[in-house]
Amino acid sequence: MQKNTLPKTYDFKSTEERIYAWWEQQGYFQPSNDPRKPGFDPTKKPFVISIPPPNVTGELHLGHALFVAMEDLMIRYHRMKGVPALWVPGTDHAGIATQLKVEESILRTEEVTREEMGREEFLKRTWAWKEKYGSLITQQIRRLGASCDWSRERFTLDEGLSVAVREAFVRLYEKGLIYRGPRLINWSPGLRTAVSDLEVEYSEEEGTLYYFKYRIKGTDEFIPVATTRPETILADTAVAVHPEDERYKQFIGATALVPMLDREIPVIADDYVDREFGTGALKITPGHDPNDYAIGQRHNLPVLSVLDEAAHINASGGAYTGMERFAAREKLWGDMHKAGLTIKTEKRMQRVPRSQRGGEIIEPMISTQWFVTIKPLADEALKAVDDGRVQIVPEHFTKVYRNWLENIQDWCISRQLWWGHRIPVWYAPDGSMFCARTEEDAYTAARAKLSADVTLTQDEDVLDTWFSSGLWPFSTLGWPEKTPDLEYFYPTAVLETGYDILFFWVARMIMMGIEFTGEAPFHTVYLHGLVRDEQGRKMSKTLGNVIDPLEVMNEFGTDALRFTLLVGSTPGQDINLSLEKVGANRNFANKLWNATRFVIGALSEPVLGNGDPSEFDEWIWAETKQLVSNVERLFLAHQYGEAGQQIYEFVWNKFADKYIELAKPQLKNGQGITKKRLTHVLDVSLRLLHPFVPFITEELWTHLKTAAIEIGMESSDGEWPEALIVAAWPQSPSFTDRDEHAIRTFRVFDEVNKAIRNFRATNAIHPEVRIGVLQKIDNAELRASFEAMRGGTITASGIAEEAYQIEGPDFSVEGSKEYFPIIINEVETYINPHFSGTVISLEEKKMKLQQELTAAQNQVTRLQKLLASDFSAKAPPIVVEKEQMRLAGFVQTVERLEEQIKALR
RNA sequence: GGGCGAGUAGCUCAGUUGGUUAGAGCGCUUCCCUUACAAGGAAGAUGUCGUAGGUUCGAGUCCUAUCUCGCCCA
Repeated sequence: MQKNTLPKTYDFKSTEERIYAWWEQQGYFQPSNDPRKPGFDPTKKPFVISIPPPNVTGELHLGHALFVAMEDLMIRYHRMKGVPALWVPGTDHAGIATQLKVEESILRTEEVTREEMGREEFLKRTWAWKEKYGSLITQQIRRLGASCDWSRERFTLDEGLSVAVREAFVRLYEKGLIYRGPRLINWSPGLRTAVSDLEVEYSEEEGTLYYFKYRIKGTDEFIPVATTRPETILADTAVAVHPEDERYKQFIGATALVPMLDREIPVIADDYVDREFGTGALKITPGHDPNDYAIGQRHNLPVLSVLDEAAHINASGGAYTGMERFAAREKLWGDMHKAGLTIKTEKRMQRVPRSQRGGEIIEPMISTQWFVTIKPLADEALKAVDDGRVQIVPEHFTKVYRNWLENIQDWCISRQLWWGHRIPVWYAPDGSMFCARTEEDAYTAARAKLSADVTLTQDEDVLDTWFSSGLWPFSTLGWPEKTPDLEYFYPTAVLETGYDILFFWVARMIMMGIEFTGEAPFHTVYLHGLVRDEQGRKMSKTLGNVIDPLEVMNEFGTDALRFTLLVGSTPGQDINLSLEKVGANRNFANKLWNATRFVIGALSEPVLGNGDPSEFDEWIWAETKQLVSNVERLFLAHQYGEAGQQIYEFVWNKFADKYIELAKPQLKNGQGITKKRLTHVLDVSLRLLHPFVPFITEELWTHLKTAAIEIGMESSDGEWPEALIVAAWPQSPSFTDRDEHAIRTFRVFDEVNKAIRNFRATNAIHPEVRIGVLQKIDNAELRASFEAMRGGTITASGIAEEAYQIEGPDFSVEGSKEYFPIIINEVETYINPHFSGTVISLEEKKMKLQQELTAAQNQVTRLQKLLASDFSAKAPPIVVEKEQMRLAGFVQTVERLEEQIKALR
């Protein structure tokens, strides 16, 4: 036997990089139908995904690994189906994150703050930083096998996308959907910028509830009030009580005195006040609390702000001016205590707003910011999902999406940062405002309106990073210009991302897509879950349970990681990742490797005769067909995990464990048909697996192709294209009666042999011992099948060839009493103790047979009862038929077992 | 307070138009380094599918209630 050329184990280290470079260099990542290339056909419908852009200075984590695996799977599947597939890659400038990194770096190395350095120089440094580290993440994404079209890579701050951002801003502004003004927003004192509602997380923490007295002017009386933030007392503009609260009713309309400041404020009535909470009376601070802000609006209360940008007490804070917020709290409370204004304090759980980045406590503050009037956009985005233009997978997230959009607040889009898209608005000295696409346009407008020598200054703020991300599906394709790419590839097909950014990003893309292009930016939103550790805990540096995908890939290979992330996970459900699982999938890769190694070995020998396909050849092909249709069905339903599981099960249990073993004796006779089946089934398996595990399948397929071509063997579909990545996806074939029959026959074969092996194992027969077997099969057709499967039975059950005998109804087993019988439906198998070397005692034999009889009888009873019930009348005929056949099988078993037991007497 | 998800083998999880004996990986027991693979093969044990009702010929799957855990929103 000529040895095959493959090494014994799959060495992914030497394979992955080489294959990736080859794919990319061959241009496979570019769409097969491309407006940039000759022969372009605009009528072919493409499949397009825009990558969720990772932070340009970020590093690869498992979240990236998951989305890359998912999206690459979808792209590769469509590419193999012959659909022009485009996956647009790119990165996001990540305003705060990047700016912070650079700030830290210059502070550490040069001991200068960004303010000392100045805006211009700082931005230069940030660009330099981006150039240095910006490609790291995309390199890491390449390692995952991502088949993105890198020739179309974009960055949110590049020139084209910046044009898009300004265009979007100006259009919204001109439509009256963008406004600027003082509003209560979430302020990050550490970063000194506004942050969006979504960037604030609320944590349950123990805090203190402070009870104190609000004196009523001109009396000795007071209203007791409780607060969690005493320092905001300085900005109170009212005390509110419930209109029907008997305790405080008489104070409504009176004047209260702000502690320590003696500022006069009204006592008002509002039924928002919860009489059960605290003292039942509420201090109202419209400048520092969203609920109070709303009450303030209702009652026309003045809005006082007592904190500055750093959350220090400002000039309105009397004696406390200049103090840091928490120091002021302590000092004020101390002073109030001395003044006899305090009542008590108590510990209490409360919701503390913390910055998603850094975790500092966020202050609601009044600040002049830019906002998008979101309602009209949100309404359109809701409609798009309601009427099915956009479908969310899994479906239940539709509710979450609705709920958020129905209760949406105007979006604060300005950030007091330097790294980002600067707001395209210029101010003249007289305060007039010019919103324009370029500075020149702004000047033109200003000169026309004011004077020729006007000097403009641009707004200092930049836009929220999500503003530019919201344009991503079309800005990356060239919008606002009507580029050929935009015309052909937009709208995109699927947006695949984690459910945690459904609001941040997905909803905003839909809103902006409809607003600016008139079309929803994609027809399907596929949401995946979060990757957690094996106990289901969120991965975090403090817990120390972070798994680095790069390390996993180094240890187990990219394919093992991808397969683990893709299989066994369900849409929208979190994934608990363990290294054991990755290891198991590495083993699968190795199984695939060795199965291929076997097939290639078989192909290296000369083909001796073709002949008809054996029962096993028929069976494996029937199974293959079934697998292909199942996978197709599951893919269409976005059940990628289940599809992967089925392929895994097929490859390992059916192809490798069963068919290959059965093919071995057939190959001894040089069966050409068996070689063909081995080749075709493996070919189909590799194609189906390719979107999951692209590297090993490409590598193996190339070897298979080479070996096959050498002996003139064609592929499963007659073609051996230049690479698996561009090979055709297996066609869903029709399933015939012959296939059905092959599968049924094999099931009997398998059960019989399993029972024989079970006998061997329970009787401790050494694997090398060949046993003697006699089979009596009354049914002529089945007997013929077993005759045909003779070689398989011998292999599967370890039978001595000369001691294997198949008989028909005329044969009497009377003389073979000492044999051990195994009854499976119509097949009676007798094991010859002389060959097995084991003699089973009569008693033992009786006991075992009796046990089996009881089990079979139970089944008969159960099925008879079932079939006698309404089941027969109401269940679909095919289901009833199945049960009837089962019953018939058990009846046969019972009859034969009874005969056996009788014969033993 | 509103909404969503989860609860299935010792552990981590699949199980999508309801089909009648519930699966996988890991772990466990016994045997085997058999000529593709010990990262392997063969055989095996393990489940009141959270609980209680209901619909149905039939429920892990649908409905109602309930418990526990998690997440999102206010």
